[in-house]
Amino acid sequence: MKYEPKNFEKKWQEIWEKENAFKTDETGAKPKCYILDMFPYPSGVGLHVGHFKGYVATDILSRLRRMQGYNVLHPMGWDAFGLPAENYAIRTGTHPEIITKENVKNIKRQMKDAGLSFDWSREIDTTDPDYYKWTQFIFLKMFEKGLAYEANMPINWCPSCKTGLANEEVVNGECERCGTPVEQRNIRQWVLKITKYADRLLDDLEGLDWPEKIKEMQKNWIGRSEGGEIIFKVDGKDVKIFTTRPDTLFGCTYIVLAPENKLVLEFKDRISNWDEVEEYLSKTKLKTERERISEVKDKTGVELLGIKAINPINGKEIPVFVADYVLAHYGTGAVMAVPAHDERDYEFANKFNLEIIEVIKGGDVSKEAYIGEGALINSDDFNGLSSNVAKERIIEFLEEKGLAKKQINYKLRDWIFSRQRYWGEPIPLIHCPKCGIVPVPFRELPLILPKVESYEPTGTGESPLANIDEWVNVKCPICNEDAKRETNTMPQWAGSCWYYLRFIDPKNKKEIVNKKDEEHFMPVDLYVGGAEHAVLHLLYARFWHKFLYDINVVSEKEPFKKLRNVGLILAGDGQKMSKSKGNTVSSEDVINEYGVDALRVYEMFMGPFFDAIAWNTQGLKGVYRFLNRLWDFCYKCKDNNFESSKDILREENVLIKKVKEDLEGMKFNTAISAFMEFLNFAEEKENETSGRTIENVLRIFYPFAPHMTEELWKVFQNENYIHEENFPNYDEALIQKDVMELVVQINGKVRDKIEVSANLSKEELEKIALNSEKVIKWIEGKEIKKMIFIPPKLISIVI
RNA sequence: GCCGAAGUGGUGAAAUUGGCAAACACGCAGCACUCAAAAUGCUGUGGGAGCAAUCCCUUGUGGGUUCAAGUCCCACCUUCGGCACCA
Repeated sequence: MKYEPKNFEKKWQEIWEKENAFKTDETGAKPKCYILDMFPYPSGVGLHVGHFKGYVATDILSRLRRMQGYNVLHPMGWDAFGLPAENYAIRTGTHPEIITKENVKNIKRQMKDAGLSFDWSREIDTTDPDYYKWTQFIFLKMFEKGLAYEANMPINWCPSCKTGLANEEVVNGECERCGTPVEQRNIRQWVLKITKYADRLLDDLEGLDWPEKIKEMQKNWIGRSEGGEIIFKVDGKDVKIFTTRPDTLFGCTYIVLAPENKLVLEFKDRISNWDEVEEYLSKTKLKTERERISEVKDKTGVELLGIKAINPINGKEIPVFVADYVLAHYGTGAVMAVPAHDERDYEFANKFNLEIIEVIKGGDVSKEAYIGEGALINSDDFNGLSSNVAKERIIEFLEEKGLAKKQINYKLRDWIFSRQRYWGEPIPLIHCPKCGIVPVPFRELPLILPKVESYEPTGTGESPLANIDEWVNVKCPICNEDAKRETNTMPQWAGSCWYYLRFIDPKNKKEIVNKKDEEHFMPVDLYVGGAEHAVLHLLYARFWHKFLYDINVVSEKEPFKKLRNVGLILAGDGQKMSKSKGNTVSSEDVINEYGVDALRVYEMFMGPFFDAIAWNTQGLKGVYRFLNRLWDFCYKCKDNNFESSKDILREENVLIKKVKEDLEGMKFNTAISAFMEFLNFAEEKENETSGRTIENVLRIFYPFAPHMTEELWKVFQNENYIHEENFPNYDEALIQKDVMELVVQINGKVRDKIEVSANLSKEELEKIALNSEKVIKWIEGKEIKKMIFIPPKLISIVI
């Protein structure tokens, strides 16, 4: 029989489905294993070969764990709210729900064609009212606990998407989705207090088995800095500043307020050059985030003439500036400037001819700012102290006078949570003129997203929902007077913040997730997806999870115990695969020509799982050749009704060990090369290879190539299915060789390799080494200084 | 600028964590099969010297530690990711 994957791959997919082969047990007798993929947005263009890499990896591990006796939870669903479907709706007038349903159907078929072993009975869709009922529920719980608040503040606004954005969605001053430069706008927003969780989000990273890179990115994003808040008196008013370097306070020669800082207006009457100041303020207002970033090197600002600040440490009068290099949204929106020890202040001071006082020894402040730490100088009583000590002492000293306190600041800002768009979860709140903001009662959830005439964003700060009078106008649930619904919707990220919980108990009508099952299945044992969500989804989901922990819905502090990032499959030209570039490789084409198993094995063999590697059809053909050879070899040996030779038995056990270990480390590429090595070795020993050896090889190859191995298993006339088999164990004793190669090095260079029996003692081996002709040639007439024996098989001679 | 990861054949890469560098595969060359091609199989394939056995060189660059370095240490170069006026 020839290897013809077309003849049986579909068949096996149908059998698995019929047999419910991958259904997760409801009972908890077996140990659990939760293996999760980041669920996709059901895009209209479907999946290409690149999308499968992560899914194949988790599929392999899920199949492995099932063989190892685990109750595996391996589900799939759809993160289906989002802009593409909405933009399509705007263009065509088709409701996003319709196009989303079609896309889901298509991608689900593609996944099934790829033989992925999901438990489809747990499929979820974030746009399903039965699902988003609970997204709304969690939001209301947050509202109840004061974690969701309404704010009128300047936020990032995308003029093209016509919606506000979260900080995390702005990349280099541009909208993450469409690349349009982001503007600042004052818009009424719903905001989630993620900052309240900053410390826990930071501290709990410690115990996670995640890529260091991702943890580092989250740490940087949260950006905790410890320092102090110090009060400068200005014209009788307190100006608070935040600094991480209180030790440099004696070097502070001016202070700077951010243009947006409200204090500037409070000083208006005392400022003699108000016209100039006002002009500067309006100029900065017009600048985009982008322009401000690009002007980093050229500092601008205006002194507020007529007022002075008092440096609290020495009572000195110093000038006050307003300058846009100080950010309104970080700290207090005001800084103390120490030009001698801060690059930005140094630059600014030079431009405006301000005093530079060195207070930390260690650099040459006539040339550049010295930002390192060191001993204090020019600092009165604090002279000679080290920065570290002085930081504490100076704050303590001022604290007694009520002029300072210790303070911790974060770069992380609260999460702008409302979107002025249509295709998202409606925020279940009601604005009542009498009662204020009133939550929609829980029993009325889900608050269904109504049909609209036009999906076009309004640009007014309200979503298209605002145009539906009969939906917007409601009675207040408390006083029953006329009230209006909140018309903003939730952002794309809302549904994915807790979906991993719903897979555990997807049909529960009464609660988010059944507590007992949650305790059984959580946390996620392995979470696989792209690195692009490092600070978006992964930070948001951790935040929600911690909240759910606080309200006793979940029992673990962290949702994802182990995270691994799948490396991209690039197009043959080394570029990212994308429909618009026309360089995608269709999985359908590959499956038609070479079969699913070849696609799976090739994607795992390409290179390290975590690396980005370019697609190469020749490589795929190589894998296909290998599958053919393995297939033929299995046929040849299947009826060999004898014990395998010692050599074969050894290689068989070496293979089992290697594959098991490599799978644990997700080193799929070397696991597959081990199969190839085994076949290269065994092919010549066809009549030494027993049918029993072949069965074991099939068992361990099953997770990689499930269709082919199921088929061969049946050919062997086994009564059961291979997916019901156990993963075989190896016997360490059988791995030992009785002959081995002794390597002899002289002065670090390999000079001879000698076949020796494996059970010789150190002394015997040394004797053999010294008697070797080649070795004698090198050591003749030389003095042997040292002989080092490295078990089991290396001797190093120093002459 | 700061943080992080990485530099190994023509290509994707491997190397039990300090112990035979280049496993496995792709590609290429030669041969076999074929009228021919494809497919398949066999042989060879880091560089240099030699008929040969054999020897020398080689993991971005330069230095160091060690009997032994792709792996550890120091300096530098390059590439890719992330952050970026965060006080």
